[in-house]
Amino acid sequence: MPHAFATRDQPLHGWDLAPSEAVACQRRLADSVCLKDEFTSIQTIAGIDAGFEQQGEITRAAVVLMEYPSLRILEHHVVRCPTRMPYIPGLLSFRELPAMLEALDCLSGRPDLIMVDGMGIAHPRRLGIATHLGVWLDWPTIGVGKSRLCGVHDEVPSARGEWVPLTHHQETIGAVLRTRENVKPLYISPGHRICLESAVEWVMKCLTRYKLPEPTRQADKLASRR
DNA sequence: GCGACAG
DNA sequence: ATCTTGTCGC
Repeated sequence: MPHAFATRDQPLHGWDLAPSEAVACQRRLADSVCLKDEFTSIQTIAGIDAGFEQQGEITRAAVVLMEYPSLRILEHHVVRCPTRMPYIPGLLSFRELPAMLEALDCLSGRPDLIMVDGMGIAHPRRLGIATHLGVWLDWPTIGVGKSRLCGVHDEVPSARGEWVPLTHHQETIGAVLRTRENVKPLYISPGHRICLESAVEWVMKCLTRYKLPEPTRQADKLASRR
């Protein structure tokens, strides 16, 4: 059976970890993050997001595969899995990635780039959900967050496309990007195998008339539909 | 000690 | 994330 990604199995890279173990896992994985562009031509981009059912008992993950630059939807999949962990700020990936990986395995082709709902390196230990996914698959990812987890930033100019750096411990960890006028900005950060400037550039390239770039907007729509 | 805290 | 309707503004 053709899976877009091979599943990996490495020590201390599991999912069912106690909070302190998960934190240790993040510190360890953060060393292998690549913040340089490591991809060639982008012809397909995937958007991925998660939602919940039955008072949180079930995690629903949705993935949308889009053709670039047409932004036409080529495929979309939704999977449901038992929720294995509560939401703990800083440990989101351990709650949502297992279901997202199953959704990604439904894809017949491998996307050239993946946009994830949430943070990339804009995380206390530089391992937000987009980065965790990127390192796990060793594939280019971008974090597209709707609110701030950590870091500080100045006010963002109101024109579409303007952005200011998001910094944490004197380090630039992301961009606060105005994707629509008069609308709350997005928190963009590199996930893996991409630099900040390119991450912002690709988000801008996937923008139409909405606040969210199409890949995550479509995935959002599928993951939170009732 | 107190507050903040992706989805 | 989820519980939830209408309503103000571009």
